[in-house]
Amino acid sequence: MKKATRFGDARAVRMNDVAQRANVSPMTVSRALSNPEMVSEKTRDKILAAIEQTGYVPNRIAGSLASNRSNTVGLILPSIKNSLFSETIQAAADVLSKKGYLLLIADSGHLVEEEEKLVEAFLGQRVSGMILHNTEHTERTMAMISNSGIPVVESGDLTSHPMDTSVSYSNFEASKAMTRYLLDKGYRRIGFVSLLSKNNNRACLRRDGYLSALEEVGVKVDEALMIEAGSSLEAGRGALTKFVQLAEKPDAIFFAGDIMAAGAAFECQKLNIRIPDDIAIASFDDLDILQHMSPSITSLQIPRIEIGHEAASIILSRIEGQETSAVTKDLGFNIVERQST
Amino acid sequence: MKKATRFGDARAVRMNDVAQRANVSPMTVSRALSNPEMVSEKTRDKILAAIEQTGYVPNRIAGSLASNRSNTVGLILPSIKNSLFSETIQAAADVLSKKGYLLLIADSGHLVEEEEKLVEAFLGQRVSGMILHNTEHTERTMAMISNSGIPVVESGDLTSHPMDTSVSYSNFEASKAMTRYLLDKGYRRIGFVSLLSKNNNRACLRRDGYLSALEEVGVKVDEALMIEAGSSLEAGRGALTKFVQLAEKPDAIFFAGDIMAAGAAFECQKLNIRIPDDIAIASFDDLDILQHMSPSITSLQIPRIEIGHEAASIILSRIEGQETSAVTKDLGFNIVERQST
DNA sequence: TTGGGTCATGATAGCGGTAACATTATCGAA
DNA sequence: TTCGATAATGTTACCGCTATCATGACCCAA
Repeated sequence: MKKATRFGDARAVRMNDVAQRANVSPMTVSRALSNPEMVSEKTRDKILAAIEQTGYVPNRIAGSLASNRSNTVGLILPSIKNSLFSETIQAAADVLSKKGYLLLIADSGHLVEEEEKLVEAFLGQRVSGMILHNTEHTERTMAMISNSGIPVVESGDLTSHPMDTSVSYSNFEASKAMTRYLLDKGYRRIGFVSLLSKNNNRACLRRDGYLSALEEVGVKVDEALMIEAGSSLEAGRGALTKFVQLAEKPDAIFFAGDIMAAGAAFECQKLNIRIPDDIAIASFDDLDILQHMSPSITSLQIPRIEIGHEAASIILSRIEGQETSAVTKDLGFNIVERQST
Repeated sequence: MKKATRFGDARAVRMNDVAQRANVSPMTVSRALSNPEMVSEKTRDKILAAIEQTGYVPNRIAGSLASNRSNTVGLILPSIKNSLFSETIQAAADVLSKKGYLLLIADSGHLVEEEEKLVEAFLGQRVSGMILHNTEHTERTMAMISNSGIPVVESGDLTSHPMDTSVSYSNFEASKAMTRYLLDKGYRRIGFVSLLSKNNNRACLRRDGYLSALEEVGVKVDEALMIEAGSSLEAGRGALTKFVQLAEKPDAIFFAGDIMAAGAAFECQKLNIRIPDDIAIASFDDLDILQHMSPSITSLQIPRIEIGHEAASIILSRIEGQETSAVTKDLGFNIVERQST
């Protein structure tokens, strides 16, 4: 009994109730809410008063079903936990909420199969659009999306075969540019610390960028200088430790992800290794802390906020039918040179 | 025309289409999906085959409307950008998605009026439950929630007057405990760097905890030792700078939020101030980097993952009607003593 | 044989809105 | 005065599912 009285029996106020109280038809209430200018001022006031009195909250579920439109947009990230994404999420949420859209968010754990399930769940919710922070998908994912006809923005990397629209920067080019920068500075034994490449296409692209730069300049690749590590401070320290134990130490290390560079820098402090004199350090993502450390750390600035902002804006204009052509938008990147190189 | 062919005309496959293809009634399809054990194996196979062939994706909007249940839960944060929350979000999302629920997320920007709008929007979506990372609300917010009858978990602080259920730790007690810890260590001039207290109840509670500890021990409060700062590395450096310029410098500083302590530590390195010999440093949130810095920094460990996990679990069990009584769950906190104090 | 239980499936009537069309009131121009 | 345009509102028929009750098939005990 307690249970029965607690939930679900709060018979919600319906549009009909509001209509009766205001002495109009439900349709007029509907119009007063979605197209106020179609309703006379007098009627509108009556209706608004009735809404106020009853505490009516429109049922968007019913509205969506009837109108075949929803006011939700889905966002799938490889990992929510990764704080790098939080600015992107916020930027997207801000843009969307300004237009009355809500953001559904989910986490694929870097697995395309999981992404497939989530895409299906989102389509089940009839989201008006989706943002996928990932450019690799299962066949079925792509089929479902193309079938649904909703606008989709892919992000995380510039892909040559976007399903629809792509908003990002090029991991390959960014990584290559940073490697080139180090080479141009005169470093020749450049260590490369990759993110775990399993299930992570972006990690591979960054590695390829590194290799490509070396090749262009004619520097021979030394396998001993390439290692993989998880994205944590701990892993960064570990990577540094490995490198300094080599017989032929690197003169620079490029950390291709996250906060590993910071971890390495901390370890250097501990081991009394001077940056950049003994070893130079460069990082991929421009985390806030990199510029505050002593020495500050050279890194690639990625337009994280712009990505969220642009992705959401494009989705919106596609939903509203303004923009119809799929585009690929390169938001670029920046090398921020600091004391560590 | 382009527009017309691009979106919205992809007449979706309906349950009816599947039913016809499988030679059963729509109701049987519905059952095959939600209560498979109620349908004979033979029929089920036919139906699943038909679903596969048609690429049917059930319309949850229609389902929710008909069943008066939704599979979404709403989460409102003061700020998504604040990476401290990302672990909480992920934990909640994980728990929910395991049970087929999707997470709607939004950002109030620390404003209760904005929260009110979001709560209304969520209720419009007929979310099955809500998690509010905040314990202060407008009258109308509380009215709407209590009216809706859905389970709500408040978080961010333990409140004595929860609307429903509350899952958190006590900001006051945590702050007080850390201050006590510093006092017990013998520090007497303890600086306090607060988060911006405007629109931020938690910031005030932390300050009160600090004051309460001082009072208990009989240490006189020095206004000059209390400052407010935004939550950034930059602000932390600024705070430190101010403190060391005082005629009577503090012997310890307690940073009541975020990454300010790290910023201060960086600044100390630069100014050659020794931690903890010249000045001790303690921090509120236990960010990863605090333990990796040299010296490592004493901080309060907050159960962020547990909060997300618990909040979502409670919502789920409330939805499913198992748990009906509102509870207040104190997840506690931990002082992690490190080199900086 | 027959009545009543069980299991699988079907028919019907909404859920609470909105699209599309119908209706009525109002008013100026012919 | 009368008609057609325009503005404001109402009527009807769904949107795509599920709750609920009804039906039919089948089996076994009496």
